[in-house]
Amino acid sequence: MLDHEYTTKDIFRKNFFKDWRKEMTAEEKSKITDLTKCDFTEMSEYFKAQSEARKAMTKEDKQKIKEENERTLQQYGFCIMDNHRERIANFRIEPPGLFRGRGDHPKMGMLKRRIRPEDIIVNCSKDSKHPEPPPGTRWKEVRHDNKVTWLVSWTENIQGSIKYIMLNPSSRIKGEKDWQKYETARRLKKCVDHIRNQYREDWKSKEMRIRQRAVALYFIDKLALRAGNEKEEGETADTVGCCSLRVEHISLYPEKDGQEYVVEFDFLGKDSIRYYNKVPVEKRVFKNLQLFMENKELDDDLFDRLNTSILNKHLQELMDGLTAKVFRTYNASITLQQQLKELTNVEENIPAKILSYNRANRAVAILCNHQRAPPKTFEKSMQNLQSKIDAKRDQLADAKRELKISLDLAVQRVEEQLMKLEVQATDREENKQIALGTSKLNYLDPRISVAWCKKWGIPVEKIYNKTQREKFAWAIDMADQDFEF
DNA sequence: GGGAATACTTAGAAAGTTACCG
DNA sequence: CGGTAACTTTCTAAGTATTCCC
Repeated sequence: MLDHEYTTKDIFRKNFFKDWRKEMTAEEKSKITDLTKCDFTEMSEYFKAQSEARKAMTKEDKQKIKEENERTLQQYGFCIMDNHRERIANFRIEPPGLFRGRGDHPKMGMLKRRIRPEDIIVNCSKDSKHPEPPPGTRWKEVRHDNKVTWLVSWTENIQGSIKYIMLNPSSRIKGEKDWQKYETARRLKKCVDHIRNQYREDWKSKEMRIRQRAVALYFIDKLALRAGNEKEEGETADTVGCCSLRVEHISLYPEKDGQEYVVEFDFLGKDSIRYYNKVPVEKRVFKNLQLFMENKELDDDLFDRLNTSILNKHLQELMDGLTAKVFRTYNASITLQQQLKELTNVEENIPAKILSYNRANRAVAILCNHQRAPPKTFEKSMQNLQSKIDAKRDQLADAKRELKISLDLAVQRVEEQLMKLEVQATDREENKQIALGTSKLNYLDPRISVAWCKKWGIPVEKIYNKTQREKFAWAIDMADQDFEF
């Protein structure tokens, strides 16, 4: 990890050294007392050399390794569930290493210990054959619980939480659950107006807890914020969601940039991704927020009478199966559908339509705040693309000059190529810091995309790659071009 | 009602593979 | 055909939500 930024961080070094010392012999312990005096370059060089050697392998050797991997996959990567052979998602045990938390994680650098057969619980049906533990060892337990979906579990030593081996998204059990998730979101569509009216009423409630609940729900609905469970202090990075927002995370402006009642959000959410947004809100919301913030310190909870369990109990009463996260699914999917309707232009060719699709997808990613670090090579690759475009322009000009006699197919072809490149450039620029994958995989009802493809004669392969088609097989089967979310 | 345990979904980074261009 | 950029897969952390127990 020597080349990684992690190793420059104090907490990382401190945690690592502390755990390392626990593993040392008495002799080592007395000798190795200062991390700054430790030189790991020899080890580092060794691993770099290994990686170089791997790259330099002959085609044949690479092929052999590929075949070996395939055999491993066939042997360990599948199980039989309800008489179907299903792909397992993560069938390899997590190797030992140094814990890499996201953001300012207090435990980064701690030693993640090796998992042994004695740590492993196997879950399977009574009459089934399951993998035997390595010779001379035994599993912690073999149980037969058919109320859960996991095949294997163990307890991890950093947070003390349980890790699971489960099935691949292409499996029946995951697919059905996914479908169900979108059906719940579609039921929300039918009653969302009523729920919105309800929380608007509740902004006026005499009870503080109800006002807080109603304002929080408004944020979850309007801004697609996450619920915001409480977290144990000092165990994880300091991040928040809606219910766990603190006074320090918002600023109120009665007037800003020509707009009234502006709320400025600035906090770290899941994975320590920053959420920054300035939104005009309704006057009642604004006044309520002022009230919630009265006589509070910066690090006090904004919604001190509310948590996710109270909120979800309330939601459950409004609609069967309704929880805070359903709003994210609902708003993401409905946004995609609306955007596709708005942006798709009948006249345009397939690449242009796909650009429209990506833009609709992007609108959702922005709503859900799905960000990525700009690719390290972004500027350079943008420049390269630009020079390609310039070259193509020249080529087109030449072609037109030379062939002005007739409307030539060659000219048309070059024009198309140029247009394709320009579309590509726009798409890439707009996508610099936006991650589309998460919303595509987890928030957008795939039937919307499938219907859109069928309607405009666009091959589904242009939208979903092989893995995604496997995950969304149920939707590809199910949706016709008239599907409405 | 509250905290801990449990099971599941969602998330971005990194590694690995493929496609494309000169 | 080799280098690189784009795309895909893997990895596992970090959330949400429910259940269990007192």
